[in-house]
Amino acid sequence: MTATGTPARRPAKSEHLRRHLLGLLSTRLSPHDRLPTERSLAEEFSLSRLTVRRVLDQLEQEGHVYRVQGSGTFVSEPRIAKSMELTSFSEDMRSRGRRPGSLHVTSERVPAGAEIGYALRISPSAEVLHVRRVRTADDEPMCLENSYFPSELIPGDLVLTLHGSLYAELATRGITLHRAEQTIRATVLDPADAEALQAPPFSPAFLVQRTAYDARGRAIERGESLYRGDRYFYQLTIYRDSPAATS
Amino acid sequence: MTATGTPARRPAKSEHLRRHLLGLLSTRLSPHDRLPTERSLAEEFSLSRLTVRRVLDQLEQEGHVYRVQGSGTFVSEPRIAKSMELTSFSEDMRSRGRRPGSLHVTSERVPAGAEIGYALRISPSAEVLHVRRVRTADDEPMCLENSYFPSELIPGDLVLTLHGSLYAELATRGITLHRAEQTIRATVLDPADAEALQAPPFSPAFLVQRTAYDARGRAIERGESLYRGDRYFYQLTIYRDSPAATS
DNA sequence: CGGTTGAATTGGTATAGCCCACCTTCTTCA
DNA sequence: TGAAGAAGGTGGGCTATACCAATTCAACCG
Repeated sequence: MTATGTPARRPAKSEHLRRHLLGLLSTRLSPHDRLPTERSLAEEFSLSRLTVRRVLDQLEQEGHVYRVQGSGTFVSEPRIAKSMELTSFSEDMRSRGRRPGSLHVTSERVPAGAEIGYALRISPSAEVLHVRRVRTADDEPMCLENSYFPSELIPGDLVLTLHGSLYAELATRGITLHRAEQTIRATVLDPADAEALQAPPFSPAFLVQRTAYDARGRAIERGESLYRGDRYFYQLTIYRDSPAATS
Repeated sequence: MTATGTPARRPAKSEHLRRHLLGLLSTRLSPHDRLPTERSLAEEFSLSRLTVRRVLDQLEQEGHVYRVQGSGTFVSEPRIAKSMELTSFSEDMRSRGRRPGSLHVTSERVPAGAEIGYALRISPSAEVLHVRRVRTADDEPMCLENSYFPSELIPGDLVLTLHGSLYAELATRGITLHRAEQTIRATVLDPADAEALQAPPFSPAFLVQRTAYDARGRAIERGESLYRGDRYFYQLTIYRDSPAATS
């Protein structure tokens, strides 16, 4: 369901039902309220029950509803803290009510080298675009970021727009990130990084190493971000694997 | 699909196909290999195409395969680092090849108080089970953990087994965790905590605050863990929300 | 009044078949 | 030789029907 690849899609009759239910969920219904039965929804919307079930399958997978056999379909408790998911720094900050920005932006095209090449699964001699930025929230330095992209993904004339979201730039080129692997370490700032972040030396910090992939598993970005521990904290929501997935 | 609530389930004819495909994925097939078409699988396994599609839907959702309309179904690139998902400390350590354990276990039943009561959505005067442990990996102190559970979830005669996994204990009572919200902060160890962890004072550390919920959204656990930053790092895989989920 | 039974209701699995949108490949024609 | 077009195969969406399994609840009986 809900293929993640192609951008534009079919009209899909079931979309009416989906929007109707999402409307109910956000306004009229409360957690643990019972939704109409599958059979009644099918009749009301002139759909087959199987189509109704596909819509409910997706809502269940997204965590909006849960189902109890023999009893009914119910509204889930809302997710309280939004997972940071694959949000970029920009989206992350905006969702916290802060204004994202960048300082000291530099970008250059360099050979990948061993580590970056390995992470991006390209030759160490292949060219990558290296972007270095100090990310700010409400003009306060928050994070020191080094990102590497396979060079051909980003044409050369666009490296000047890097004060905004690189992920948004990628999205306009049809590149959608699907998955990211992150390693997060607790550390303290060495004097050089402390100065770049205008923070006290040896104060707490996060070191986040990330590799991001598209839906086909191609590595798109390798990056390293150093966050000020006194200003930033990580918030995330973790979901269990579906039980069958372990077999 | 694949409801996450109940433990035992139906025999399900489609399970044969699922196991067959998972077998192919783990042995004979490589990333980006093409799977048999839906129609041929339906014939081979004497299933309807819709049933085949349900199985493939799930495999796609789990990230094992991806589909291209008009072309076929293909094997995804493998997930390299396993997300730590909802694994407990014990599972987390074992997956890293280390032997989990506990030191200085204490447990007592106390009133929840304002903060814990709020997090667990129960009355501040309701009784909770407070478990305090120093978690170890290969007998080295790794993490200082304080967990709180609604008292009625864990009968009194079992608090002595707390050297192992509390989540495993909960699972035997039919309580399955479905979702956890975590806040991770970078900090340094104060002298008292440093001594409990046998670590140098003011060395880097993670402070992880967690609330865990079951499939119905009931709060099951509130906990606070202080990890040694010199020995522990966070590894996680993040997946994008399905595109439709944002509407 | 309390426990048991059983029918009605609800979600879970499955079948067979239809048309559409998209991709690939082969054929045809300039 | 190369480009345009046609044909066939693939996944995507939908219908109509049937039976299974778990839950619920009212009727019944002790």
